[in-house]
Amino acid sequence: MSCHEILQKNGHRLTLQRMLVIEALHNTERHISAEEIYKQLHSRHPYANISTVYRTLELLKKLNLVTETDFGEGRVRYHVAEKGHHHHLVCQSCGKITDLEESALHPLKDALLREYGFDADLRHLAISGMCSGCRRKKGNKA
Amino acid sequence: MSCHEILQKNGHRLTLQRMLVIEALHNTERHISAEEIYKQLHSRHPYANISTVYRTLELLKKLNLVTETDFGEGRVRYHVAEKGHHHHLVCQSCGKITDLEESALHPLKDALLREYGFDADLRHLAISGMCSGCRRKKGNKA
DNA sequence: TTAAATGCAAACGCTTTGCAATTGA
DNA sequence: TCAATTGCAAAGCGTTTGCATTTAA
Repeated sequence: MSCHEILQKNGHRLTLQRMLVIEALHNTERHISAEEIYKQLHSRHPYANISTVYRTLELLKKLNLVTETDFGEGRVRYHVAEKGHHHHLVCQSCGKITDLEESALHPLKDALLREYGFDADLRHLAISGMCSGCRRKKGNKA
Repeated sequence: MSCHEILQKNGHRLTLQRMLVIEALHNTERHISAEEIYKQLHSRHPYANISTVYRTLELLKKLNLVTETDFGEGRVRYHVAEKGHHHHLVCQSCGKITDLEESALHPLKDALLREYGFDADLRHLAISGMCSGCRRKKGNKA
């Protein structure tokens, strides 16, 4: 079921603005910020407003159509949920972001459930650290 | 070596404001926000300013004397680094925060280093999800 | 027809900054 | 003494909100 159908099924209107926000989210492989979505929206609909972007993202989150990830940039980034969950290794030294398949965190998720009864929501986690390249350069053996 | 000594060793001045910020950080077992530190500082030094708190925290971070954790509240919380690293399970349903000993994440840290050459900085990680109590209440079996 | 959604402008909350005055070493 | 530090006020930034207007259904 498409985002459009899900919106309508839940009694929400299919406006041009919403369709353009959804399109922007689908048109990128990266995680995209509200500002970036707004720029795309604005280029095709000059009167559109960034508050509409935020309101639409809020709605899409509530419908579990998008996920939010905080890469520690002081703003949050969005990603279409249906594209699957994955995680990110964010290098604090060079900024490089390495994708991490979801399964890499299964052992952790299982352990938290087993030992703490805690159902961890590990969609789109960002883990800080230092990538292999930077470690080599800095002679960091940690 | 105390925070005071480390500051001085690195050529920074030991002002009353800095000492009070450090004291506020040490006086709490919880993670404390800049605002909360400021309130304590202000009660003893009415002319103190919150920008001094932020500048001091910035400095203490740089010297690895405090760590920063984002609990997803729209602000960041601080903790004395020497008190050791631990992690947090944050329940999205009731807000309960369960501490998690550092060792629980060792297998993950090792796996990331082995498989990706990535040295993860897992000091004070906050993991979202649902606690055992809320899972029971909601009949969530996940 | 009408409740939902939008655009606009203003406010919000946390954080940062420029600058003159103060102060620790 | 004098560069480091502070207080103050203002701005910066991402995000949210109140309200009149517009619009999808």
